[in-house]
Amino acid sequence: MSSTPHAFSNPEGDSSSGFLRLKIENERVPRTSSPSSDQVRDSSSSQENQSFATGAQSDEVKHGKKKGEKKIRKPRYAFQTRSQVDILDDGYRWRKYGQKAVKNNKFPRSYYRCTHQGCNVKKQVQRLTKDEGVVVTTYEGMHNHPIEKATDNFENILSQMQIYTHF
DNA sequence: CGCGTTTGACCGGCGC
DNA sequence: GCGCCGGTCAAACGCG
Repeated sequence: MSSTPHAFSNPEGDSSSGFLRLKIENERVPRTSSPSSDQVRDSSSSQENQSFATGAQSDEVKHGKKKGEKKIRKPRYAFQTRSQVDILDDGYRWRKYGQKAVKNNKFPRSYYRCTHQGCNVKKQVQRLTKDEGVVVTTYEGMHNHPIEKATDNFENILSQMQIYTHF
């Protein structure tokens, strides 16, 4: 990769004025947390557990559906961040298109999609049951357009981190 | 008014 | 063949 696949940053090098800074806007308020049997194993847990997982998962996506296609794999980036809000503003505009409960998790998973035309980037946000402070954001696909927000986006950070999926 | 969120229904696949 | 499951769509609503 390296030629075109710019995961999050623009090779154009236009937006390079942002630094570390997650935008914490409004608090999303607790959802209906009904105390049920939610005991996950969740071993890592905790606090400084800030890690990112780069998985070039396949895309065959779902279980082997495509016939001729075999090289198109959809890059998937998972980020685990400690945040009090689910909404991490990365500079793009997202439209929520669904919300589903996750097994073994008290909190639902939110599905977002980039509102750009031609930009089919999807995003998933999930919060851990035990540690509500941990939010897992999964990005799928790449943007074909510049970031709307010229402010800080942690995408720059991401680019700095060299989060490239090694297929 | 435009647009993003919300929520239930629907869908394709897999497992049993 | 049916049920479960994760994911997506779509109509309605609310908000700016």
